[in-house]
Amino acid sequence: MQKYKAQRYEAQKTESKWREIWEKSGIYKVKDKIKGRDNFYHLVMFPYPSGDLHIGHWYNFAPADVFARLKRMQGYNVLSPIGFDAFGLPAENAAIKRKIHPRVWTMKNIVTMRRQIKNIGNIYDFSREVITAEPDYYKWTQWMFLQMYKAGLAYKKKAFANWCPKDQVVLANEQVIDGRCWRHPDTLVIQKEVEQWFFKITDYAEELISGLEKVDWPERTKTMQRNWIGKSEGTIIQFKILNFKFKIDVYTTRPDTLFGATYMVLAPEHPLVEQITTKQQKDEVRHYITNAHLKTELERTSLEKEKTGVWTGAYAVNPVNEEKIPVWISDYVLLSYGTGAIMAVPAHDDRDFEFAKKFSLVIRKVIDPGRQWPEDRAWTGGGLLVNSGEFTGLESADARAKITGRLKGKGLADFSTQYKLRDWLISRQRYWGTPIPLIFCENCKKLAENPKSQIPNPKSSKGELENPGWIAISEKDLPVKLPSLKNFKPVAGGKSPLARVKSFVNTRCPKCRGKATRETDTMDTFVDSSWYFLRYPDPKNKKQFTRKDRLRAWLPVNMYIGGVEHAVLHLLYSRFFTKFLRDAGHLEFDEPFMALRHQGIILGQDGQKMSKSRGNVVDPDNLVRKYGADTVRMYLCFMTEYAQGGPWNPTGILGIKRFLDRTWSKFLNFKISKSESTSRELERLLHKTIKKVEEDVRNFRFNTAVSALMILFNAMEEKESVSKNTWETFLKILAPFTPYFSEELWHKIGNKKSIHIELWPQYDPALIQAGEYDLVIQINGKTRDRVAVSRNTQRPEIEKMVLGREQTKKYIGANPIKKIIFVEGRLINIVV
RNA sequence: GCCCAGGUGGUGAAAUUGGCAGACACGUACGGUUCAGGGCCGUAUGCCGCAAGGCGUGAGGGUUCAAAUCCCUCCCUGGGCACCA
Repeated sequence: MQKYKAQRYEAQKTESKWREIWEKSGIYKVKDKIKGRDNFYHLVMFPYPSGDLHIGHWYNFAPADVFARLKRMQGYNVLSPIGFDAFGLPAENAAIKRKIHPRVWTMKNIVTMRRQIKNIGNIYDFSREVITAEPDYYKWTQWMFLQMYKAGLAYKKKAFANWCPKDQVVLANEQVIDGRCWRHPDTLVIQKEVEQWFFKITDYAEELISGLEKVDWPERTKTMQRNWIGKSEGTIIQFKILNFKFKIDVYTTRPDTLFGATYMVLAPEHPLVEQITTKQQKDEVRHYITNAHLKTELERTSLEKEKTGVWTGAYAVNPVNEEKIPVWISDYVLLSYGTGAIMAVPAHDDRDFEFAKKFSLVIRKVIDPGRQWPEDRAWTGGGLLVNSGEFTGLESADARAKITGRLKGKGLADFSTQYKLRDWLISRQRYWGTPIPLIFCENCKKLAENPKSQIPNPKSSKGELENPGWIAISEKDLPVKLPSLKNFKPVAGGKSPLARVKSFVNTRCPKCRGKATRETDTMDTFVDSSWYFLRYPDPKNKKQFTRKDRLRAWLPVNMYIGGVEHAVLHLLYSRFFTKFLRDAGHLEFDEPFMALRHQGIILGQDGQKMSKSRGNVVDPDNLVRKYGADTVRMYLCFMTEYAQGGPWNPTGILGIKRFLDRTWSKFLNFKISKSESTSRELERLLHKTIKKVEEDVRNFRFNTAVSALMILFNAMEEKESVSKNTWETFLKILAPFTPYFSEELWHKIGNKKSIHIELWPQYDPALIQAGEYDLVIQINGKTRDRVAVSRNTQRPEIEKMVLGREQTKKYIGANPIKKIIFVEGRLINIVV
């Protein structure tokens, strides 16, 4: 090997120099259209401005930028924007704790994080930055709300919320610690009904499932979304209630087990519970319901899973055999799913079985699994029907259709599709969020509810009055600005801090000019982030959320990259928004993100999730100061497979630092060979590496791409001299990983323009194919030898040559050859 | 409990998807250096064995000429969901 003087690359100086030059020259400014280039919208999930950038942000942003840069070099016009998801609870908490205004706290954090993000050296076009907490932005969030409202997709209803009885305020899940209020550890949190705004995402349940077919997303993410939406096909069956005129509907996916229904269970909140409960059972039932509401969701689940319930005293009649069965209530039945009532078949459902055993209810087998099954467990699979009257002997699947069909004929049942998905609760009783642009007018409500009224009021599809008394604020009066406040504590009675603002609460009705109040709730921050990707193409537009031609130029997003923790909520809400906006005529596509990739989660060195309270947060600034951004970027690519993540392991970073130092030293001491030809063997490796890096980055295999670059450099280092052309190609394929370093060497070798406007080098497939390969020789599947073989040697020739080899003969010995397996380009296996 | 990932050297990890297990790095050892060093360069490095050789991808079994990869049973780790009829 050629010896040369080792020299250290000085990252700090180089990086700040190029940062400045790039910013001045605006090489990362994106035009909406460039002739001869296709647009590519590359998006990373925008961060919440929590204070400092941590290593997890870097892990998201840096390898994603390698992908974006490679696309750019391949001739695409790449839009890679960044912004801040700036509303949310932590700002309010910080405000209360440190007495800074949430806006001041948030904007301070944004300034810090923007500077840190710039250090990474990504191709972000900062001129397109969006901040969801700015009136310029939330004006359009409010506009979106109004579109939903006008389309009948926003409505108000009561919903249970965590409630601190001491402060009389609604609590977020994270403010409930072990079932107690975070500020009053002696106070148990209860569930209380509060008026809330909802979006009817359930209207789109079916399309949210079918649309998944169209997108290139990880299969596990699609599965999670499907499970979340939870479509199931079953039957709704009516059960008569003894001594009452009405019937109660139950939903079941197993009508084939109807003969085994030995009791019925209602959710404690079921509206008919009150009516059917007998006098003797009244106290017990009331007690049970009160208790259920004292428990938070957390408590209910953290307690042991023993079933609880009480009998209402009433009986229902099984429509298929007129059998009288008792009606119970229990919190294992949920009001929000199906009909809020079930027929219980203890022999063939695990939960019903447990419940029946505890309360000594009848367990009757009606399905024969056709194999041995322990007595102490429910058989939940299919089989042949037994004890089922005329249906006995049928196969489960067949019986489902036949039993439903029979009851349907009598008007007692019907097929039904149900979803687990619930409507999206979007109102928050909080200050730091987008105000909901509505006014409530008591006078207009009375008019709307008066049947003689002349004013036509919107009705829902079920014929109910829609949001009577709620008036949408005119679009030209948007934004409804978030007033400045000093006190951010929620107002007792469950109201948002905005209820303290006089001008907000005392206003005029735009319709009747009478006294009215503004809605004081703000929106869930998931609303802000459900459409932000539509704003980047035209972030300063004052007339529209984005111009149509810019939407056409960029959307839908070609590649979306972010954490798997958003696999359901954010990604589902964004898809819902997109579909809604398409139906409202504002968009021409129906899926927002055509491709999606997740980065893994970087854990602390202790293997735990990074958090300030654990004290295991890795600060990237220290690393950047020590090694430079390029080293950190490349190390994050190299450390592990991108989607995998894992504990932070800093030990390997030296390997990357050495790689860059060695490249630097070799370069400064290099000889450019006069003749343009590098050795053929190096030339081949170079082309192989171009191909490998290209493919690996496309598949988000950044770690093996880096390794390929190292292998190439190790080979270059062996040479006395390397041609200028080879050096330049090497720098180009290195450039997406180490933008500063590559730029510096690119200029040192004599180029005047930036390496980052260069095109990706083309590899020569013929060159890669050519030459020899190592043929593996196996005897009985064990590798015994290998030999270099030319690519175009045919099988008979190879067999003859292999069998003639001493090494082969030795292992075969006197045994007769049974079989020879030959895999072209790979191995030969001789079976004896 | 259910669902989804995953388990490979001292460490992070590779393995063209059934075809050379451990690429590329880190660490370690020894040697070199125009050597303060946690610098740089070289050699070695899965385990057992002086060697020939044997054994090795969480454990056990199976399919195959050939298994980290496919199938069955079990164990462990991480993530998600919380009784969805």
